[in-house]
Amino acid sequence: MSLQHALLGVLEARPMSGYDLVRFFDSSAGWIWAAPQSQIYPTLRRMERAGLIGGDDEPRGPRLTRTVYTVTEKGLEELDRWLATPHDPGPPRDPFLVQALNFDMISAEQAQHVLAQFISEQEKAAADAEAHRDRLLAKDTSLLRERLTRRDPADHDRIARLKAHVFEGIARVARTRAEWAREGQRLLGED
Amino acid sequence: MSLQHALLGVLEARPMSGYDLVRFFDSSAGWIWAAPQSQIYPTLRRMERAGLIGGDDEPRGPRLTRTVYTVTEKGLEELDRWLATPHDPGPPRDPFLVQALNFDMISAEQAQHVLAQFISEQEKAAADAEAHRDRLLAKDTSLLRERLTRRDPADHDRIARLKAHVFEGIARVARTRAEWAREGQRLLGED
DNA sequence: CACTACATGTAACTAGTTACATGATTCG
DNA sequence: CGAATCATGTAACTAGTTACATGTAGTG
Repeated sequence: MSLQHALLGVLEARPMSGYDLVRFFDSSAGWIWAAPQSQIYPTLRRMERAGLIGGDDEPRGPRLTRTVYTVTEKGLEELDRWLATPHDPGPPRDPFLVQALNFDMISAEQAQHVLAQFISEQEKAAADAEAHRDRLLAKDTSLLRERLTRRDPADHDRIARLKAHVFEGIARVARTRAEWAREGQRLLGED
Repeated sequence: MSLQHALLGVLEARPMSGYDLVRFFDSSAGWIWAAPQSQIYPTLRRMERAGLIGGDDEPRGPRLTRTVYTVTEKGLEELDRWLATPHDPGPPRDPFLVQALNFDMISAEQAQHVLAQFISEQEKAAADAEAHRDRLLAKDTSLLRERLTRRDPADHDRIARLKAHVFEGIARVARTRAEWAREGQRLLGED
């Protein structure tokens, strides 16, 4: 149930409506945790029932309202508890590895093609992560700026560096994978 | 539905019973794709209904039988088709990254501890993958040996190297992640 | 007035998890 | 004869996917 904790982490920076969160998880947060609209709305209501967040109905025009959710005391405690606990890594389940393990069953050309796709995906992911890392380092994302308004200014640089480091890690892993795949292409080309 | 393709890939090397597959996916194959017993049995029956595999009942004692599944012609075609197609990467969903992104919300000591756990997990995963890589290079796993009996001996080295390379990649990614986490520990320790 | 963005939902489905259930065979 | 291993299942659940559904408000 990490979606709940991802939502808590975002809402801690800035109270948001379901709609805001949907957009956020379709863009920036989507690099880390993907969640479709149909999952976010019910989850928010479950979290409200559980007392982790509180919904506040704001009028938007005469007939339309948006419900803005804020993390409650209980939600903060839960988030804190979860963040401070080491969790078991999920079971491995990467379809690409299943594919790669069976490259000997298809032609070298076909395998090269699959690897080529993989490489461009990974390079793209790395570039995106690096761009986001730089934006964070420059404190140039709206969520980070809002988050920092409630933090001691002396900590701002440190917080930005910590967040940026996460995307640095994502980028490095993607580059490592791309480099590995290029070696795989060379292996396939041999003899 | 990659479980189906993972099962096809294993059964192509050697026909097996559900029980054999359960044990296999609890050990070696578990590094790549995890699947519990309660998922494997129903999946096998669905695959049989779909004509991808064929079940053969072998007597084991007077009252007990085991059903040994073999990949059918149709199953081979499906596997071949799937292996030769580049697939979109699944949506990112790593709870650890959610945790790391919010390290600024817990104390440096707590974050250090979570990272320390992460590092030893990754080092262990890397060591396991490297060990398996070496076993494959030495053609020292029973499944690989069985698989090779149906391949041209001239290709044996190449096939072993290809499979080993997958585990080399897993190991490198794990080492990259561990190295990244150590940098994170240094970042947390600053100022 | 049409189009886009805002805002919130539901229904039906697949995949995966946790736990329970049952009996046969082999080995020490 | 008791324990481990062989062998196969089911039930109830959570998480996530895909598709559909509905109406409001702002902008050109």
